[in-house]
Amino acid sequence: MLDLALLRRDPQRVRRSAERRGFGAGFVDEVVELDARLRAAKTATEALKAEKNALTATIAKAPDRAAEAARLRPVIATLEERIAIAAAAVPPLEAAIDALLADVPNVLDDSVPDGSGEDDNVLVRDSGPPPPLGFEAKPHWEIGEALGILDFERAAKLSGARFSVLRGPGARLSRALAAFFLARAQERGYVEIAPPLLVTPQTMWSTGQLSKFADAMFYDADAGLFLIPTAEVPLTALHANEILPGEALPLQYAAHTACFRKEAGAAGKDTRGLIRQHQFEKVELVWLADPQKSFETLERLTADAEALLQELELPYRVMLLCGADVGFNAAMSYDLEVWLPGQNTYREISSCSNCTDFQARRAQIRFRRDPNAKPELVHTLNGSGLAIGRTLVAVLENYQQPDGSVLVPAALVPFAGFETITPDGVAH
RNA sequence: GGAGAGGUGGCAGAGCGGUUGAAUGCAGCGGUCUUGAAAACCGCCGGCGGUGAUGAAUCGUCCGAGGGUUCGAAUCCCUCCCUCUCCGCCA
Repeated sequence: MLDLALLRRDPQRVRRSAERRGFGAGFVDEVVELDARLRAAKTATEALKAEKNALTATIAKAPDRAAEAARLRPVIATLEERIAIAAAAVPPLEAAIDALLADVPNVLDDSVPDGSGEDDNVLVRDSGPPPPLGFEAKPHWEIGEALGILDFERAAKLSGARFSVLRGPGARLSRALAAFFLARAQERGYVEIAPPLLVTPQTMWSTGQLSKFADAMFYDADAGLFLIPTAEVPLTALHANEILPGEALPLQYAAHTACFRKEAGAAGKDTRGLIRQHQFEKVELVWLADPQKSFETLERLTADAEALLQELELPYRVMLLCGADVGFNAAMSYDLEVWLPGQNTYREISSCSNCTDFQARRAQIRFRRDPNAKPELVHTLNGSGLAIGRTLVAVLENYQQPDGSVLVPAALVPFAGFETITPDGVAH
């Protein structure tokens, strides 16, 4: 949620950000106007209420309360009618402002480059040109099915399209990735959390998933609970409605969870393989940071995710997202893209974002810089460290051998407990 | 799912329907004292919003949430949520 005060103070900045996102800026003038009317209505209402409260107090102080009450009742009744009329103007104005603001994305940071789509994202750095395999690269689904460690047919039998079954060494490798990611996260100061995977609409709202993305999520109307599309939701909202002591910051959380997405708008896209599933696993990294340090924190978070790719020796690049590509909640984002030789392309494996105070305002996550200071909103950041399914894809495609076997990255061996999957699908 | 108890400020814990935004204690902050610290003593010490200069001041609002009764509700009534205890069920 945008800061109304910012909108009042610097509408030009909000307008420019919206335009750079390709989001209409018409809401700015509308909100500013509604806000002025809202404050006028509130001031009027509150003046009348103050009048009424003063009369009530005189009753309380009168020697004969009953007599005084009887005397003032008609006056108060008149006031009450005027209060009701004045107050009636407030909720519609609030609702109108909320409705306008609910779908407005965060204000972009000035350092975000202009652009109209992912082709305008800016390459920040990469791990060098991907080393050639020296033979015809196969896509991961062919590798995995040949080894008997990926089974999409049986997954479809069980659950329909966009599900997968991992078997034997495939399942073990996936579990090893999770353990590896969590171990590194812990070494870098993240506290591991095992959160609920089902959360309330309120929680979804607080981290910006509602109401814009409602149709992309699994929801049980009966229970009134959403399946999380990412652990960003419970991790970020963990301290909702809290005022943290200043020395508690920064807070770093990591969670390995399943994530659930309908991918409603993705029909026909990435229909093969593990890239786009209704259910996938991910280790998510979240920071609650001092607002003055959130942009350096974004560099740190990105480096933490990047280090995982380096250690796995997977070719990757870091992209700074352009204005049109930055997500709803974020002010600035880096995408980590891993090289997939089977598809001859880079694919997103982590998106690291500084959401500034946008989620914190919705979730009311605050802190006191000093014990007597006014509460301030924290800044929230999130990124995958990393997406497990997509990392498995990258390992299969980058570590495939001419004979159909797959090597396990050295860093992963201690977690997997094996070094290779031979062409017969056996782990050694 | 059934029965009972309870939800008040950072914590603990009071609160006859009427200057109660809320006693008291602890914690925190500022100060006195001290070479320093502790102790003692004094003062301050909730959130949100409006007016105002992001100051002083002032007003409104909030005692789990939402309604209701009343001139007036933390205090009475209704609904919901949550927590705890016991029983049942269960991975």
